[in-house]
Amino acid sequence: MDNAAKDIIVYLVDDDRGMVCATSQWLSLSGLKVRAFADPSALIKVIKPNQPCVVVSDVRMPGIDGIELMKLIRGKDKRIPVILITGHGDIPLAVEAMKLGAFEFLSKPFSPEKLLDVTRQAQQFWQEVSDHTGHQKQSDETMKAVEVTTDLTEFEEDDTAGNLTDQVDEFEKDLIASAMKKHRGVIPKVIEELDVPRRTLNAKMKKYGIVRANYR
Amino acid sequence: MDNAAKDIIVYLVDDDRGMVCATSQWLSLSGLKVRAFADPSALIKVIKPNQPCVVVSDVRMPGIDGIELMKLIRGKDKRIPVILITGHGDIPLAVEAMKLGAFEFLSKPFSPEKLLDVTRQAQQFWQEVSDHTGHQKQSDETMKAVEVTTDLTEFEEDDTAGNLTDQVDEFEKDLIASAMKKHRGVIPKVIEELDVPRRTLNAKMKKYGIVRANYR
DNA sequence: CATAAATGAGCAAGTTTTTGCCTATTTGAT
DNA sequence: ATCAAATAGGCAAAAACTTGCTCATTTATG
Repeated sequence: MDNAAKDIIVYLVDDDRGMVCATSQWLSLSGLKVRAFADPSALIKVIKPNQPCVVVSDVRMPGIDGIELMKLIRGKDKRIPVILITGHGDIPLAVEAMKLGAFEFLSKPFSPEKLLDVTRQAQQFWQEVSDHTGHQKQSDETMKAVEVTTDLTEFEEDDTAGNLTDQVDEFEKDLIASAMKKHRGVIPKVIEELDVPRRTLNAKMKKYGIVRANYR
Repeated sequence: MDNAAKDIIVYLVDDDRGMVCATSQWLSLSGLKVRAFADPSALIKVIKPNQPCVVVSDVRMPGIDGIELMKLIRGKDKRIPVILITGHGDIPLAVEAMKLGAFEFLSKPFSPEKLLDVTRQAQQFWQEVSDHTGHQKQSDETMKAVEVTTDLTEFEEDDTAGNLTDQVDEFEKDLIASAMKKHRGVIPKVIEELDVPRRTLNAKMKKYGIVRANYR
């Protein structure tokens, strides 16, 4: 909204090229300053205290998971809003993230508008912080102030989950995709984790259009 | 732990008889004072401000959903810890609940030990509150104080989800069970919501051991 | 360059699942 | 009591899924 808020840089983290590209483009085209990272550790090196920014990150990445990343970021500056994105329904993870003070926790698929909206709220957050005063150690309290902004109605609406089979398939797809991502597309590892015959995994990947190449 | 904490009553809410019985028994046997409700609205009438208690509730119930219930409870006394239990992977719901300040959000299946542990933490919470002082309007801040108590490691551990098929089946089962609960076991409604042929639903229910009688 | 590991698929027999058509009970409401 | 709606299953043909064998390429690795 304010010029100032819009200038707050958005750090995007996701080892999935496709995701990063699509997302960063969308946000950029919407006028936000975006900087993408495929490697979480790279981001950590860049972040500095007292330097307003917003982090948008996937929760599942080869090295660190979103929770770890969040802890590291909070180590730099507790006020940095972290928006996490998840592919599969890992409730405990979501709950944990919220406890640690994640700004928002989106599950795929979500509309780009939603992400943009949330990201802007996160930027806006810094505005309010600086309004109150420079920078005290108002850790979680400050975060709280903004969260209310998200309106609940949205959730009710797109609850139009759909057909049983579709939901189940979607779940299975995510499960596989998640394992693929976790193991950087190394099939044997995925097979081990999911405990499924190779031929079957092959079939399912084909069925769901999961291409190994995107996870290497 | 302390005698005082142990005496704080635990209100259990779940329209599922089986669930209520099992849970309340477990907690009772562990020495906690438990009072079960099948109807959320009944609980609301019982709760009074400045009267320490802990609420353990399912998120999906015919009339109200867990979120609504939580809002009502917070309307009575913001300090009451609310522990929500969910059957299926509704992340947005979990996130929303945490934002509203849920004390914990457990997803089935969870070990009874886990629930007991969390419930005790919730009771303990009141101890700390009263230590600090009577009752200011320390809304979420106070909650924050305790959450850290939950150790993260647990989540990593029992992440031993298992076999792909099992996970998927578990998901499908929850999906159906959830719909059954939502519609109080009225098959046509479930069929409509899940958009699945009756005969197929029949088959799946049999497969997963879902019995209509338990949802009426 | 040579060898082992990793991939992707075609085949096809063996299983499961899906579902429409029917019939027999139950339940609820009038 | 009576009629419609709701339930439960049996059957069985059709469709979908699973998965071990094999083979042809690609990729690492030393």
